[in-house]
Parts: sequence; structure tokens; C-alpha cells
Amino acid sequence: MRRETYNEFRRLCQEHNLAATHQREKIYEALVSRPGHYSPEEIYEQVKQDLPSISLATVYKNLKTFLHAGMLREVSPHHGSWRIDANRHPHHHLVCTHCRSITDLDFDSLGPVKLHGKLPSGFRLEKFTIEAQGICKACTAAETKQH
Amino acid sequence: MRRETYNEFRRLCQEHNLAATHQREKIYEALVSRPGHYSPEEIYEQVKQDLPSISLATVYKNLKTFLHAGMLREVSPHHGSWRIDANRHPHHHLVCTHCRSITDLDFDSLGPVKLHGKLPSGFRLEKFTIEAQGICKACTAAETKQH
DNA sequence: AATCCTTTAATAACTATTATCATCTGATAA
DNA sequence: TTATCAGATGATAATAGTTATTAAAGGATT
Repeated sequence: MRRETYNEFRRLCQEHNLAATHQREKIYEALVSRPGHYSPEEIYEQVKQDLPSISLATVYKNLKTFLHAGMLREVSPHHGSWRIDANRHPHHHLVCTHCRSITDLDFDSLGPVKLHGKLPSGFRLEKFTIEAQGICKACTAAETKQH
Repeated sequence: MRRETYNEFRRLCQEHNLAATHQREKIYEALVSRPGHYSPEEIYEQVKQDLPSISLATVYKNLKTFLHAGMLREVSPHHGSWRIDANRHPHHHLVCTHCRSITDLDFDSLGPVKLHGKLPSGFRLEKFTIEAQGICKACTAAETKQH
């Protein structure tokens, strides 16, 4: 691992009161040293090359730990369950990051995406999708009721 | 079901050579008659109120059938596996709808999202996310090689 | 009614994820 | 150094979500 990455990892662990273990180091490295956004399984495979005895559960657990500490983020708020869209008209989505509900937002509510320059060569664009992420009405209500 | 919806359902089935069965009718209705975007399990629960003996597998199978026929769409190309993002700088994503790979796109490559008017009342916006969906370089290459 | 093809329901199988728990590790104090 | 202890790990069981299998039911056509 590059010294810079290593120092950052140590710093982040210290900041969040996490032991900077060998396993965590390699998991972190597997994430930041490569360009894509990988699944736990892929990260596991990568780390296993250095630490053959690591457990998949350790990968999952530490990813959760890192996320919870704010060291990492989820790429998308809607993994985990398959959602179907029966609306054939162009539209956007409002996504509640709390209850994961998804509702439609009129196409005209948002301006078009403007591309500055070009996309990476070789990528064949089909469309831009915009999601408005936040907390829905119901969740906001439930929250304020609690306090 | 509203007559209009029913007719549309019949038409769509005919168009795609699908038997317009009772089960399919109710599944379709469960999707279009309500505002949100539901999971197979939720659709199953809804349909069960009319057809108590329907099987969850039937729901899955017909959702796939509808999708394949183009009668419906998936809300997101990346449900199914959890992806982690270690890039703490603001950025967008390029998503390949074929191999499901996700790579970063510079924040400055795209202009800001413009909101015309207001979002539905009660929704507390955290951020807009933009995804560029399409076919990545590797998949395009693999495709052309085949033909 | 007999035949054929499609669809369905039940359920087994599989994959992704989470929980459990015994063991191990590293830090600190004795 | 050893004893202690909290936290981390690895093995694996448990669960949730999804897909595959298969026997039976339904519907159209002969």
C-alpha cells in the first residue's frame, strides 16, 4: 500500500476509535487502490490474496463498521430489493434514504443534465438518471413525533 | 381495476403474445394502481388479497416476463449487490447496465441539477445524484467481437 | 374427449447477508 | 513477563431474497 494511503487509513481509524488491524488495512486498501466500486464478495477475493485465512464475515462486518463511521459510503440506497417501475413516461425518482421508499417526480421538475466535455472514451451513454435523495414525509413525521 | 387500465393490460399482453391470465392481471394492477415502486414481496402481499392462493414464484416469474417484454422497467440497475464507495470527493457514477460495473465520473463533467418549482411537500432533500447509464468500454468491445 | 402448450403453485435449491459464538489478539496493568 | 480484558476475527449457522424444478391445472384446438 502507498505510504499516503496507509497514513490516511491510520488517521481514519484513530479518529473513529477503531483498531487498525491488518484485516482492516487490507480491506481499506482493496477499496481505495482500485478504480471501481466493488461488492463485498469481490473485496473478499481481493483481500484473500494477501490474507488467505480472512473470513467473508469479517469483510462484511468491517464494511459496516467503516460505513457507520463515515469512512465509506454506499454507492446506492437501493440495493437489497428489486423494485419495479410501471410508469412508462419519462420521470425522475424521489428516494427516501430512511425507509427506502421510491416515488415518482415529474420529468419537468428538473432541468436537463448538462454534459461538460466528453464522457470517458468507449462508454456508450444510454441515459442520465437523476434521483432526489432525502427523507420522505412519513419518515420526517415519524422522526419529529419521537422527540 | 379501472377499465382503462384493464384494456391497456389486455393490449400489452396481446402485443407481446402473453396469455392475459387472472394472476397477471392482478400483478399488473398492483403495480400501476398505486403510486410507489414496490418489491416483489410487497406486490405478492397486495395480489394475495384478491388471489389468496397465488405463489410468490408466480409474481417473480411474471415480473421477469413483463420486464423482458418491455412492459415494465427496473427502478435501478444496481440492486442485488451492495457496492461500496471509498471516494470521499463529490463525484458522479458511470453505470454499465450490462456488466453492472460502476466507475467514477468527475463532478465537473456534469452541470448542476436545476429544480423547477418545488419538490412534493414534506420531502426533505439531501442531495441529487446523477448516474450516467450505458454500456462500458469492455462490454462494447466484447459485443462487437461476437458479431 | 384427446392432445398440446402455457401457466401456475408448491417447494427445493441457491445466493447474499447477518447473527452467533468460541477463539484469538493486542493493549494495559500488575 | 504474565494476567486481564475489550474488541476483533474466523467458522459456521441462520435468514432473506431470488431462481429453478416439477407436477398439476387451464385453455385452446382438433
